[in-house]
Amino acid sequence: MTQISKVYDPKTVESRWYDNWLERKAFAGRRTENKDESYCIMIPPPNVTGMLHMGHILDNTLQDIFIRRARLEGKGALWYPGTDHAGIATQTRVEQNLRAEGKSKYDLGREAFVEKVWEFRQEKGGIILNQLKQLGASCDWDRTSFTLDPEYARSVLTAFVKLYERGYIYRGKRMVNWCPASLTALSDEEVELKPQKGILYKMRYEIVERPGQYLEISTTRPETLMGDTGVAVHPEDDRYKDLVGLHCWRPFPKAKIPIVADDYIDREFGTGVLKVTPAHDKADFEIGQRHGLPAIDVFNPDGTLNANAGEDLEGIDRFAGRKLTADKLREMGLLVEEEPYENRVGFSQRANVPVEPRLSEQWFMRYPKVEEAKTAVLKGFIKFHPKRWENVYLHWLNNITDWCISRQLWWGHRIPVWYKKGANRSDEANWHISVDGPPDPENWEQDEDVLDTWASSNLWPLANFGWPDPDASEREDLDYFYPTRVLVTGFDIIFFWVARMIMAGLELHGQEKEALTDEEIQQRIPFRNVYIHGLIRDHKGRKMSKTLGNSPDPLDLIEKFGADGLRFGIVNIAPTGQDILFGEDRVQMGRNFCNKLWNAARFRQISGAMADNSSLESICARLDRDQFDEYDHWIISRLLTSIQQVKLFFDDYLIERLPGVIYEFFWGDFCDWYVEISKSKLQDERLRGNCLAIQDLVLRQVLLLLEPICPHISEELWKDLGYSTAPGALLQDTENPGITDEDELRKWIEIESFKIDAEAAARILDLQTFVMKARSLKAEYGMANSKNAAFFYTVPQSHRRFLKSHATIFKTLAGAGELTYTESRPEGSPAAVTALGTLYLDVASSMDISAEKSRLERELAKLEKVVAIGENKLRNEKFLNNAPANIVNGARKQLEESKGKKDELARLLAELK
RNA sequence: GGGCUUGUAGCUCAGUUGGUUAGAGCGCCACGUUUACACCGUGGAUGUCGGCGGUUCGAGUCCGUCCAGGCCCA
Repeated sequence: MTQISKVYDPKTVESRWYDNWLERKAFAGRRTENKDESYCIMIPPPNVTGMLHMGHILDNTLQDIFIRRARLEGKGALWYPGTDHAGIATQTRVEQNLRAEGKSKYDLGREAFVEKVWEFRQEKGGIILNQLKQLGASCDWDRTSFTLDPEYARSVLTAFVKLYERGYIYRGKRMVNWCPASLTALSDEEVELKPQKGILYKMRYEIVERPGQYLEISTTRPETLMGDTGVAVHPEDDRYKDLVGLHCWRPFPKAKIPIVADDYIDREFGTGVLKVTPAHDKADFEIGQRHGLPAIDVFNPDGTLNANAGEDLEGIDRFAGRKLTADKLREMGLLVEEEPYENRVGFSQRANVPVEPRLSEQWFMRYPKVEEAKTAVLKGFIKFHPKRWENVYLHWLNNITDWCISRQLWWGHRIPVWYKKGANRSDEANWHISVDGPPDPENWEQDEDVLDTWASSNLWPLANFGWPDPDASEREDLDYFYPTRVLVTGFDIIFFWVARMIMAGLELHGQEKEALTDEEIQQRIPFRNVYIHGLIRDHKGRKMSKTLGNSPDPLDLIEKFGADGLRFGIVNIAPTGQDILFGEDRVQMGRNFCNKLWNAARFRQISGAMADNSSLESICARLDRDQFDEYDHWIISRLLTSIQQVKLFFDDYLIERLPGVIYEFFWGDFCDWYVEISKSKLQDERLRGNCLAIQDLVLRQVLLLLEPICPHISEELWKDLGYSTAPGALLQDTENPGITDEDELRKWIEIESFKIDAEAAARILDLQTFVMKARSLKAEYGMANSKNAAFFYTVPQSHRRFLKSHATIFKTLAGAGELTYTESRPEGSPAAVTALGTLYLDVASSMDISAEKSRLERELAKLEKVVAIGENKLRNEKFLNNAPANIVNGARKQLEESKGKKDELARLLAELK
């Protein structure tokens, strides 16, 4: 046991304990006998080259809270860490570095470039995991995994092959979202629609068969007109009915294109005529398919116009091309009108440039087990917290479209498909698809593309446990820990990851099966709970971003306030699934709380010799139940309530409520009242032992409740106050924590006929009010800090003994020298009316009568209102007949009390007149 | 357009199934170094609970509607 220092210094405490935990492998996943006790969390793998930001702090603090609580509860806890290779993000960063050297990836070639990325990963990879250690994250680091580890990669390729063989993966020429900056296809989920201000151009195309007659067409994208292969109108549009089947002239490159009729056309939009550019718009592509219109691609992959656009436009960027084509139309007299127009344009989420719909041959996945994925949530096998996110999940599944899984990148899992050299790649007959490749590789060439990152991270819970062929020890872990208990993540990746993991688990865990029973669904799902938290914004509600510079570096915050303070602060403001407005004052509050805890522990040490604290049993054995007074009953009763509240909040996944409960109990009840009361109790040899035992008990339980949130300081004080069960044992080794249920603790306290008196709380509240009124009187009369103010009281016989027996404590709490019973008001004394009776302050005849009058009048006015409300209520027969008895009785009691106080105030006022 | 969500003190937010005089932290004002803690203590001020209507004996809480924000999906 060491002396607790005067100042709480998070830095030394935190670094010391983290190393200690690591040395003892305190975070190693462990299995218990009973699978029901398994509690596994898979970390949402951060980008391998990423840096810790506030979002990670929140996400990982929450996970750490769950897993540490599970450890304390004796569950089979495992928090599985790792990182994601993050295809586009990582590759882009390395390309940027190369560009700084004046090189491109093509200069290096694929192999050398990938080598370079690995080097980069070697250098930067894992920084983020080390940063998590500073937060105190209790991951089982020995298991740290990476999505491009050879074994993991094998799982990914195996999944591809299996899904292909089962008919879920196919190759097709389709419209995809093309990112001209990253030069790759994207999935629909990676495209973000943003409102954009642009121009709606109205132009006219001459009708071939009717020279001099024109069709007016509205478009926001004139730069694609060179790829127009038709013009479409609604079949029932009387304006154009007679034109269907004719042709019009595409202005340049000049060509005859047919006028077709299609239901898709919106007659109300613009002129009701659509130029059809099958190569550059999803809807146009479908119209083109229906009418046999060719697709002419006028763009290069990087978004510049190509030769199909015509010599004068070739090589020009698409946005410059827009202006130039409009100019050309204007010169030709074909541009009718330009008006400002706002529409929604798809942007590449990663590169933040408008995506280009583009026809290309890609690998797609038809999602497996969609129905089962819905069932899993609808039947409650997987629960979202808060529940409302289930709607978002289900809505997405109900509108699901096939997933483009190939990416034109080099960094990632290369698609395990080989094509016969020189043969037609679109013909399945020329494919070889396997994990290990063809036996005669010289005759084949492998697909150049890699898989979408999410098509590998969706296997995270499976691949990390060795799927599809776990070795013996992995097998045991898979059997025990899968399905994992809870997934903690932000709502922004419900589609990207959560839903896809669920479907992957349902399809791939276990034998291939067409439809699944409920029981099979429950075995195959990757997790049973999804805890969704909000995104962190700055105090003005703006997204945190590098450009705004409003994103604090979490490591600076840890440096300044300590990891525990940061954790406490951030959890405290993490309302369920709402956005979180972050300000530094939140962290300050957490730090302050830690300091308060530190000093309360220090006070305990100073107050008296430490006795045997090594178990709940030994502390409770020191309770002197005969000496229990109201305060003791009250504080233990409050402790039991708080333990129960914490338990319920864990059960309901209301993690953000935990700091509040602990704060309120520990600071508001224990420090502000019980510790203050102790100051007088400790003087009394008879009460001293019991009082210290109660302090020891409360501190112990508070440390246990708090440890998941603030592990470092809890561990430190646990040791300093001697709670370790054996020399050097950690807090988490406690065999009898007494926090999982109030009864678990109660049974150690309530022995034989002794019971904790919950009613004591009400009497303590009255006494607290009495004390506060006394302090208030002192403050009003400028005696706030006098330690020996003299008080008199007039109370009914029924309360006289109660007050008398608490006089000593009253003096301590209120800073009073005397508390004397009196039959009538001492001359010139200001008064306060309480539920227990009337209190007078002796101000040595210096009472300011008019101030006193107005003070009492204010009080009186308040009470008159209360009394009026109460009287009306109790006069109302409907209330008396309909309201439950306890409410009616409560109202009666309150009215009686208020009336008494009111009368007393009136009397006091009359005396002043 | 569909869906979700928010509106309570200057700020950020609690407020359980409707039931005593609506709370906390921060900030503000006053006082203060007393057996831990100034990262502290004591006291104080501040609210048409977004508006309107309804249900009810009773509404911050339930319902309708309107206003103002935010998010997701078309």
